[in-house]
Amino acid sequence: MIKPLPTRERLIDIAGDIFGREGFKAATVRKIAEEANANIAAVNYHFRDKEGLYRAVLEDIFSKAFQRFPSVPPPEAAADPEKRLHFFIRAMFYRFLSREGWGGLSGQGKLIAREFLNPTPAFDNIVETYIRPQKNILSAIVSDVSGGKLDPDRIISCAVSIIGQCIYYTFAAPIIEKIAENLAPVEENLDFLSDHVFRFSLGGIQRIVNTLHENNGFARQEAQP
Amino acid sequence: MIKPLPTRERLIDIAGDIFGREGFKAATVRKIAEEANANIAAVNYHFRDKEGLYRAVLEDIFSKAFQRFPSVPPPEAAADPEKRLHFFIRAMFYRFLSREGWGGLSGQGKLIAREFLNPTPAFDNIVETYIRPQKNILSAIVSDVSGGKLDPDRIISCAVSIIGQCIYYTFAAPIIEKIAENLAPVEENLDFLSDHVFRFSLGGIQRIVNTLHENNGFARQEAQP
Amino acid sequence: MIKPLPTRERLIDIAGDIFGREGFKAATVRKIAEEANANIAAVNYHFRDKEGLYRAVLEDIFSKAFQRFPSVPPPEAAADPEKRLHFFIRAMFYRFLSREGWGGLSGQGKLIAREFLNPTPAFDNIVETYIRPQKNILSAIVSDVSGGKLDPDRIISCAVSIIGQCIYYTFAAPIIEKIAENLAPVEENLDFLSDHVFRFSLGGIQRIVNTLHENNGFARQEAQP
Amino acid sequence: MIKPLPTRERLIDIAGDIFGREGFKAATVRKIAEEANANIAAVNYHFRDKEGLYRAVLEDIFSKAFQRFPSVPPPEAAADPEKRLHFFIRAMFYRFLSREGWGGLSGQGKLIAREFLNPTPAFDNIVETYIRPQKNILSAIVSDVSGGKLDPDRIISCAVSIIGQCIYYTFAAPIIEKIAENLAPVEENLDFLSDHVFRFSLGGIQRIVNTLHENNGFARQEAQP
DNA sequence: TATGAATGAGGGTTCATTCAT
DNA sequence: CATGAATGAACCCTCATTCAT
Repeated sequence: MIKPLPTRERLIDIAGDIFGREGFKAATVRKIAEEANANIAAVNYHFRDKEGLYRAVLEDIFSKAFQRFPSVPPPEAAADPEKRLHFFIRAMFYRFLSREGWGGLSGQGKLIAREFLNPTPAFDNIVETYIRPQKNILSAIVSDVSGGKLDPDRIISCAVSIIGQCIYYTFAAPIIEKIAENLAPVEENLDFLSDHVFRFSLGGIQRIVNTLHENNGFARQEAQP
Repeated sequence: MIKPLPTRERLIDIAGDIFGREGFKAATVRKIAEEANANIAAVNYHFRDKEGLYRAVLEDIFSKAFQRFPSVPPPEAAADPEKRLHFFIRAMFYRFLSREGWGGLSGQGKLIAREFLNPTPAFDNIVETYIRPQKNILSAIVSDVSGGKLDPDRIISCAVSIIGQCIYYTFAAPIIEKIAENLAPVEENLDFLSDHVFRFSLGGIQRIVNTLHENNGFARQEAQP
Repeated sequence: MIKPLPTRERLIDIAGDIFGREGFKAATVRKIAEEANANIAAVNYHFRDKEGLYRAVLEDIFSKAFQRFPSVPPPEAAADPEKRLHFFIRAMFYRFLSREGWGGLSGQGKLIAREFLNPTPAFDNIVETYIRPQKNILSAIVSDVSGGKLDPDRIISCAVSIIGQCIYYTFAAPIIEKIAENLAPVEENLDFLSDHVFRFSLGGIQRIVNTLHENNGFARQEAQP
Repeated sequence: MIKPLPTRERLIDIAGDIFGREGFKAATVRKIAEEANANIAAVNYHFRDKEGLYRAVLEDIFSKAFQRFPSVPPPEAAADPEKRLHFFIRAMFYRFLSREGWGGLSGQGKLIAREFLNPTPAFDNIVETYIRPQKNILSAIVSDVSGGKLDPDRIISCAVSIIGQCIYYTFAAPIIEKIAENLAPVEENLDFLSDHVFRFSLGGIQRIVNTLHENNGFARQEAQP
């Protein structure tokens, strides 16, 4: 016999989904409480107010996601830079696009995308605790992959290019699936996608390394008035 | 003497900014009307309701953006595939990240990102009119750049990788700027960024071409429960 | 070739219908103007404001109704009291239930019923000009029919009983038709109805005359708590 | 010490009065809430929306009215048809014109009249539950009073004539009191009025019975163009 | 710990009306 | 005479929150 989750945790799970799908303002505590089979006042009781619930959701999402899908392989695994890059990318895909983490609910990934778009004060803490370390890990990987030939600015740019590809799938899945009709749904294709992004990014980094001496010799594109 | 914009157009400009920054639900017509120095009822008079205003904004943003920054160079310009790729990427950056289009307002780019995240019914029309043609243009460019060696699935994947990098800057600018402190603000760096994405993507495409024979020989990563 | 009615008159006709169907408050000048193919501002132009339009409608309805269906037969017709009663009753039915008066529109009758229910200030004038003379005419008829045996209170009571029957058909037609399914629609049955009310009322008056000596020997009915 | 009515019931009472006096559209929830010493949102909390409140009012009015003033005397009372008719008529008068039922409020009777004039969907249920049974009861009484000599059409017509007189007092009281100055106010005169209507109707029915052989030999009255 | 009643702020929308053209 | 743009008041309703139980 399965013991049902206590009210507090049911609220966090459901709220993560609804906040992600609809945004903080558009999501209503009434709907969250109803779908979680809880009383309306339960939100205020457990989390003080709507924002408190949101903060709890945010912390819960990141702690679970990084616990389940860490960014670096266990120490005994290979230290080969390219394999670390592949591992990192794959973890990004699974972290927010796999539904395993939240009992089949799928809004949580979108909630993260929303925070990138419009960071709330609650996100500051997340950035320092989770995001910045990620940047450092990925920067080190990129640096290693490039053979140490890239300056910090180029490293950051490459890192952003890599993360951009991953995140894009997370938050633009509805449009990607509409435009690229014959592509498999993003959620069912995580291995193929991470493999593609890995190769693409590897080529990208190497090209940046190989064209370091070229200047950005393009004139600024003018708008046609 | 400068003739002020009529109420209708002022509303569209301001609404594009506020809808973009705050989202459809969180944005209030009261605030939009106030900032546009218009009466609250003017929204309903000109656009029937809040949603009508939103639709008008969406159409306005895309028509202006693609008019000012087309995706293909004028016919007399070089047909060199790589130059066409560079032109395309640069247009993407300028389209939604440059503030020229909307009188210095900056929310419009975010509004597009929101539509990618949560397409509204009003976006269907935009997808068919503007987005899908873009996909076709970029697919042709990628195919040409690859020397015709890529199958449709790989072409799409590469196209998504390219667009993903561009869009990521559009919608994650706040976080990027917070994490990569010493990087110049995205909006003032469009030429450098488009040049970087161009080189990175060129390398990515070529790598995909060069590793076509390799299989995706990675086992699915398991979550650590 | 038929010349279309000028805007002012079209507004009056349409407004009479809509005011009658929906009530003064619920009726909107927008709808009235649209159905009359007139500009919204036309109401204010021709009638100063919504209330001015309403007053014009009220005056128009009564002047037309009593002009088309007077309450007394032409002088050369019989002066027989019973025939005058029958004539009076029939005129009441035709006045507001026949659609001839207003180009097929049917709301006007209801508008009168609304005024009985909730007289507006605009109705004061109508009462003095049209209603009170009716009361006097009917009182005289009832007095004659009774052979002069009734005191003023009884006369008034009988007059109210007669008018009540007629008006009831005017304002309760929807319910009557729903309850008495096999009765012909009120509007198509005016001759039968006026004949019935005539006979019924004649019997009523005579009964009142014949039981003048009886006192009202009924105890007040108590409510069961 | 008197315990005050709970919010929900206070709202129903006040709303019945205001809806009756002003009509559904013209009545505002603000005013209702204020007069009931309740918060505006209480209406939506208890009744979902304005229409829900209206439905509750309608149901409340009829259930109370018919509970307090049933249409048939208790079984032990006389089964004399004329007495049943008198009892029925008196109940009609007291039902909606006596202020006892609603704590001195007087709009409820008008609300019913409004429903006769313009039935709302909410009235369908009332018609079947309360009105139709009334018709059957009154039809049986009329049939008995006539000695079984009337066909269904005549019975219905007589029933409508009786009800018409009663309802007329309910909904036209303001005009009646203005025209018949020396008549006592309707609300203080219910016994006299019900006695009058009883006698008048008795005479009416008998006259209909006695003139069954006469045809409706009147030509349709023509309008004078 | 949990709940149903109640609340005040603020939301979008409708409306009659005005004014310049 | 007629019109389209614009306005401010008032409407119903939703919302997060509180409080007594």
